[in-house]
Amino acid sequence: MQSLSTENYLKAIYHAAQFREGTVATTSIANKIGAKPSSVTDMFKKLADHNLVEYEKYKGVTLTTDGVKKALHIIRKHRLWESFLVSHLNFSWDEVHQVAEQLEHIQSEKLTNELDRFLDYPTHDPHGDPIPNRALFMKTHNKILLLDLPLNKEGVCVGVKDNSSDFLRYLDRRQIGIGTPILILHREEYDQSLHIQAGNSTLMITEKTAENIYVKP
Amino acid sequence: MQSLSTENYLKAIYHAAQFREGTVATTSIANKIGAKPSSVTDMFKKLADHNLVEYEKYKGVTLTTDGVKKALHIIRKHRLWESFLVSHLNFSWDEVHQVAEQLEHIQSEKLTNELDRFLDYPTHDPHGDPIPNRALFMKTHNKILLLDLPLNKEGVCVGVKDNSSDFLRYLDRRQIGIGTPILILHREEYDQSLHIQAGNSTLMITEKTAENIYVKP
DNA sequence: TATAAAATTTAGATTAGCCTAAATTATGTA
DNA sequence: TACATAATTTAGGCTAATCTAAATTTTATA
Ligand SMILES: [Mn+2]
Ligand SMILES: [Mn+2]
Ligand SMILES: [Mn+2]
Ligand SMILES: [Mn+2]
Repeated sequence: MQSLSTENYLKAIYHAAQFREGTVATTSIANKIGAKPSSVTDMFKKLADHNLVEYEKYKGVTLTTDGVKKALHIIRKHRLWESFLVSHLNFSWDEVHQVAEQLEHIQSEKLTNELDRFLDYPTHDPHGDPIPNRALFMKTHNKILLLDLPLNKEGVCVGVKDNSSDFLRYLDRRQIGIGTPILILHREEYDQSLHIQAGNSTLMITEKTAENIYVKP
Repeated sequence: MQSLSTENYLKAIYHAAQFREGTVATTSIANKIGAKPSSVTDMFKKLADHNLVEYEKYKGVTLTTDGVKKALHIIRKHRLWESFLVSHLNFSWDEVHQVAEQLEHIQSEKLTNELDRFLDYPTHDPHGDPIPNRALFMKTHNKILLLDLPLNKEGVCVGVKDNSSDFLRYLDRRQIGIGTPILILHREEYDQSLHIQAGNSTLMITEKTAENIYVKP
């Protein structure tokens, strides 16, 4: 039991569970997957039959230990492939996701582990997200939102919350990327905009942008 | 219209068409794909609807220009991936096929072409089969079966007819691979076995083996 | 807390890709 | 050339994954 669809559901449930405590709701998965809630209900039952989630009618699901393992395994593959595409195939960070969505379903332990070795066991993908290692363990940065960075305290960009191409390309234009040092120079009370120093240039960003960038203080 | 199943049929039809002139028969595809003839008939109709094959009831199919293009594109991806697995991920030539069967279905022009560049535009895969270039053109070696190599005329192994793991591993044990120089020292009339020199060692092979190795004189 | 709104599930249908069994067509051989 | 055999197609079904519409349950709020 590990169809493409099943794997996508497990991953979606895993990611949804990161956002909030408790169970994952039918509609939240329906939105992520792009399916109708009734289809999600069907799949929840199927996953429960295979002991990948615990499901209680009208109450949503939580991943079982097995479910988490499978999800992390897909995420491992997804992020390793994203890393490969950027480091060796000239992809930019806003192009990799769509292809990794396909590559993450390739089934071959040897392929996954050799790719990991070939990339020299990367710990983070091009978006700053942690890559589970072979034992499915990942260490996360203790990152905060740029919005919450104290004034005049330097941080380094270590990730993004919004992974959309639009946002990533916007950051490219502003010359902000993983590793860029950022300092908040001034907070504008009137419209919550921020004057920041990013790398060598100073620029203004909106609150919305600031709450989609992760920094390590 | 380019499901995984469709792509596998196109590839199977393409390969079957190499073997003999004329149309490709229902049962030959059924055997290759591992499906029942009735399922193949269904798919033939579907492919014909999409102008990928010409189909006449009870007469089999031939690929259209579009069908050939799609088939060659899958084959290009298959062989590029096989090359990558061997050259960078420590796969041996008997391990790559199964994984390439999955990877060949990944849809991304950029991925395919960047992989091609990364591998420095290889012309042949690990089994000696030609890799279609970006324009889907491939140049084939003018190879012959080892069986047909004249006595005491040196040839170089450039491919295999049988791609099974068993045969490939057998060749590994005999230290015969792509590039190995081979010379026929003696043909045994009694049982058609051959004494050959392969690389530095002399050894005996059966007729069956000799008709599954391609050499360039 | 009653009730309206939102969320979720159920019922019933559809599609792709496969199957078995039966019918049909083509082929090889006496 | 007749007819047995092989190849192929048709008919009817199945499953996974989806959908819409209707029913049910939960939740939010007046
Ligand atoms: Mn991604
Ligand atoms: Mn990522
Ligand atoms: Mn292959
Ligand atoms: Mn090959």
